[in-house]
Amino acid sequence: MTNPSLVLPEIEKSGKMTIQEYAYVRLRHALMVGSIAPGVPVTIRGLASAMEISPTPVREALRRLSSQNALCVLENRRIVVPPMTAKRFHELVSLRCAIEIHAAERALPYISDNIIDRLVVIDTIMDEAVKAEDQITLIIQNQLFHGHIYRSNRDQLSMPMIESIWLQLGPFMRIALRHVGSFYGVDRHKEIIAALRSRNLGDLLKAVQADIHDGVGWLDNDALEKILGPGKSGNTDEHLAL
Amino acid sequence: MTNPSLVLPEIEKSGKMTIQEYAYVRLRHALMVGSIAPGVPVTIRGLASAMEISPTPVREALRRLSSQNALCVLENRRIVVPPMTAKRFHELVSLRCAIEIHAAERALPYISDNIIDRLVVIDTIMDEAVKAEDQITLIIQNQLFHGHIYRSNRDQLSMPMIESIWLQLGPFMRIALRHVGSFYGVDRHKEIIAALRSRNLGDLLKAVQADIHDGVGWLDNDALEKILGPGKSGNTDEHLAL
DNA sequence: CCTTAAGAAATGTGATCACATTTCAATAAA
DNA sequence: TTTATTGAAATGTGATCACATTTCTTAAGG
Repeated sequence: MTNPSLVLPEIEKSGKMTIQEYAYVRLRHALMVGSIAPGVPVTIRGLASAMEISPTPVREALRRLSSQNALCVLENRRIVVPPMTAKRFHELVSLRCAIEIHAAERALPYISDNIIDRLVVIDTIMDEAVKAEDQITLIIQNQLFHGHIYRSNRDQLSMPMIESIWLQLGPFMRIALRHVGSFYGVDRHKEIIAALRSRNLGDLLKAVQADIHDGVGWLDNDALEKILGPGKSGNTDEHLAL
Repeated sequence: MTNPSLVLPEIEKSGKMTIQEYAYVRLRHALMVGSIAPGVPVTIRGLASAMEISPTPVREALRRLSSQNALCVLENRRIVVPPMTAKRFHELVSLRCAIEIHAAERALPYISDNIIDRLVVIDTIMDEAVKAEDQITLIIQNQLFHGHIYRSNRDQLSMPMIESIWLQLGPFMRIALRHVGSFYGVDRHKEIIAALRSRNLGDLLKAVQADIHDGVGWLDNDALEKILGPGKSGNTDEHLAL
């Protein structure tokens, strides 16, 4: 039978949406908020019956997610959520910094007051989510916050890559959050907003970098090893065990 | 009937390769070397019959390429090679610089003498390709050159993104090359190799940036507008007409 | 108790079919 | 000549089926 432990959060299904896109969006969201843990086997038929659709659109959705490195196709052709390692985690964060700094710099000339107003609204929502300890809202709104900035540059081409990184970080962050109470002790978003208001490039890039770092910075090497390698704690290449 | 103008260069078909992967690799290669021009309609059945396979694996291959932004899914669900614009081109080059500089920096600690030797061999092949005006070999070997450096860091995660950019640049470069005799007047690869030999980070990043810039730098705004907008030359947003 | 072997179940893959929509082309009207 | 219109062809989509491979389970043997 199908895997009963596989829960896919419902999503709004737009009318014009193809079933393949529905499957993609739903799976994507599930990965983004960490509903599917690393190591859990992801089967075509399992997902198909879970979403009550045929295998065909699921296969296409899985190909899309695999191409974004949100899923990993093994040699046996089985598909899994890629296990996290300490090295991979650091590469991910470093790459996220590099690309988002680039995106922020390219977006700054297009930042309007309307956009800043919207960012303030998102930031307020996030403040409330912090109090309510609503981590899923936190993840989603944080991505909206950053995406809203970078997408101001309408010719920007980095968003797909940034989203790919978010997708790779997602499944792990959810688990990491279980080991720590919360995150975002310092609110760097207000610094980002201030830098945008003054149109100060240097401040903006510093704030973005600080925000990304703070979002994962509480995961020092010790914490990482504790989460990643319950067995052999010395090996940072250990796969993430559940 | 199928589109007879659609020529897909043959590729070597490994034994363990699934048909879907074969379709993906072949299409990918065709895009990379510019065999499929922007604006050309890419149909599932057309590709399937061109490659003498069924539509199913073609669909999956197209999803993969769309996810890498090598193809573009229109609202009519039709798939096309994304048209180039001047702005998009500049964003692409800028993004390529940002990511490849990051990748180079992260790769430097892993560069061994063996790797440098291999780079020298590739560079030699490229020198010969320049003389022979073999542009396809030039494109392929240039990618091998850069990829060999970045992949030295075995935990690196930026290659898929770099390849995505190459894939987006590919179809356009082929057309641009028709308007210019050749490229690579100055050989920045030797500067890259020298920087790698001395393990000098600053020199390496400068050389990489210069190489990327030189690879497209001869396309100044005038040349771009000439290629992109044969009609309204003033509008840099014009789509690339064939 | 552990290992091994065989049968059963599950899985990925690719082809084919049906259906709705879109695109194209030929014809008719202005 | 140009513009509508109408029927045919083409196209994307999703479901289903068959087949080969893999994985899991069960039972026998040590």
